[in-house]
Amino acid sequence: MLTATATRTSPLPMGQVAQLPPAEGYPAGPHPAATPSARAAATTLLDGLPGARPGVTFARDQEIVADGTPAHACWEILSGCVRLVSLTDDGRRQVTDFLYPGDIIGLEALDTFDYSAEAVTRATLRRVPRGAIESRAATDAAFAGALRRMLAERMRAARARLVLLGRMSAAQRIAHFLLEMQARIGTPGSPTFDLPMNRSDIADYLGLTIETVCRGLTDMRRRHLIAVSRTHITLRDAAALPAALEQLH
Amino acid sequence: MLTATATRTSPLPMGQVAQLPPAEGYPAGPHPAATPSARAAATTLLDGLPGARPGVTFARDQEIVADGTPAHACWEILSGCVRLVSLTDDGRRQVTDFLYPGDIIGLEALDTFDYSAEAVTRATLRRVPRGAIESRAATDAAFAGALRRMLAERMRAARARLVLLGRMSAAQRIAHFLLEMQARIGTPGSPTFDLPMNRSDIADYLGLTIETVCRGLTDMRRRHLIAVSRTHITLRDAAALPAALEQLH
DNA sequence: CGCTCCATTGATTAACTTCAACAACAGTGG
DNA sequence: CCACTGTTGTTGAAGTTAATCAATGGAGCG
Repeated sequence: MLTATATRTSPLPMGQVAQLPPAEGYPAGPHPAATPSARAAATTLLDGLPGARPGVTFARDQEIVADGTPAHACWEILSGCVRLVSLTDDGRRQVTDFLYPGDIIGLEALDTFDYSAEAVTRATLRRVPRGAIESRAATDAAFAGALRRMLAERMRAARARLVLLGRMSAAQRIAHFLLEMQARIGTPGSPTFDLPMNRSDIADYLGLTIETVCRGLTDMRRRHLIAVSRTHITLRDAAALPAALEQLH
Repeated sequence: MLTATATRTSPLPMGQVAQLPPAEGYPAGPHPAATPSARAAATTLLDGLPGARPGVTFARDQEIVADGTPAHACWEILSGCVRLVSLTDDGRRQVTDFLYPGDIIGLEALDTFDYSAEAVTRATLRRVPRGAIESRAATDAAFAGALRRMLAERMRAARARLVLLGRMSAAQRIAHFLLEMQARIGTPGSPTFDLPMNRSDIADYLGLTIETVCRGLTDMRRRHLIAVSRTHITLRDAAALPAALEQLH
C-alpha cells in the first residue's frame, strides 16, 4: 500500500529511561488537545515510561497501526491528526475517531488492533510498549486512574457519536461535527479554524457521502451560518447552529 | 414518569462488608454474560466491595439511573436486561447499549451520568458506591486492571456499533443484531433464543424505525434464514446470514 | 369479551446515495 | 511563469432506501 518511510524526528537513542514523574499531576482529562494551553504542555501521560521511543514522523495518509496486527505498543500523538478506520465486510469505510496531540492509540486494544490508524496530516507520534504501560499501571495507582479516566472519556465521546449516527439528520451531523472540531482544534474565542481532514474523511466519520457533506456545508453557507473555503471554516453564528437545525430543511 | 417501586430481593442489611477476595481471579473479560457458564458464576467483579447493597429489583421499563444526575454509584447487573438510552436535542431516542448480568452501569461515568438506564425486563441490580470502586482500584492493581479491561472491551463493542450505524444497510444491521444477541444471550450450539427487548428498543438500538425492523425480520423469514415469533428467534442458517446480506435486496 | 399494546403490512414521501459532469486548486516539469 | 495533470471539491439529475403516515392483526389481560 503506502511506501513512505517513518523517520525519527530526533537522533536520541531508543529505550531511554527518564525518571518517573510524581504520581500526582497527570492530565485530568483524556483530551488535553481540547484545551490549547495543554496542547503545548511539556509533559503528557506517557512521559518517562521505559521503552518509549523518541518521536516518529508519519507522512500524510501513512499507516501507523494495521487492523488485525498484534497490539504490542500504544502510540501517543505528539503533533498532527490521526484517524482510526474500520471497514465493513463488504469494504465500506468508517472513520471511528479523529485523534489529536495528547490522545493515545491502542489504549482499548486487547490482543490485536481491531482498526487501523492512519495519519490525516503529517504527524509525530511516540511509541510506548504496552508492557511498560501495564506494569506502570500495576504499580502506580494514580497513573492507572488517569488511564481509566481517559478511556472513560473516550467511551463517552463514542456514545455521543452513536446518537449522532443513529438518530441525526445529515445537516445535524455536519453541524455537530463543526462544533466538535471548533472545541478540539479551534482557539477559544475565535470563530475560525482549519480542518485537518478532507471531505472524504469527514463523510466516513459522519456516515454520509462526500456529496452530502458538500451540500450540507454549502447549504449552511447560503444561510450565512458559516463561511467555508477548502479547509478554512468560520462559524458565523455558532450559537444558532444547533437551533437552526431543529427545523431542518 | 414511572412510578413502580424498587423492592429488595433479600432482607439483608445494607452496607454489609464482606471480606475481600484475592487479587487474582477476576473475570478476564467484561462480558461474563457472553459465556453462559459465567452467567451463573458465584463471584462477579464487584463482589465484596464495602458499601455494596444487596440486590434491588426493578420492574420492566423502570428507570435505574437518570440522565444528568450525579454518578454517586455504579450498578452491577445480577439478572435481567438493561438498556442505556440517550436523547437528541429534538427528542429522538437512541439506545446506546444493552447490558446483561455481569455488566456494570456507570463505569465510564465521570461526574454525572450522560445517559439514563432502564430495565428492559424485570431486573436485579446491586448498587456499589463509586468511592468504594475507586479506592479498591487505588489499592488493588489486579482489580484496576480488570476494570480497565472491561472498559476496553466496551469501547471495542461501541466502535463496532459505530461501523454498524454509519455504514451498514438496514438488513445488515438487523442480521448483525441477531448474531450479537445469539452470542450474548443464546446457548452455544442452540440456534434459538428469546429477545428480551421489544421492536421499539431494537429499532432505537439500530438507528432504524420499528417498521423497518419488522420488514427486515419478515424478509429474512421469507428467505428461510430465520424463524420469528414475537420474541422467539431461530437462526436457521447463522453462517449464511452475513453472506446473504452482501448481495443486499 | 372487549380493551390495550405491540407487531405487521401497505402506500406514499422524503432524505440520502449514486452516477455524472464540471470547477477549483496544488503540484510538476517545461 | 505557465501549461499540463491529477486530485479534491462542488453541483445537478436520477435512483434507492428507509421514514412517515395509515390501517389492520393478534396476543395478553382486566
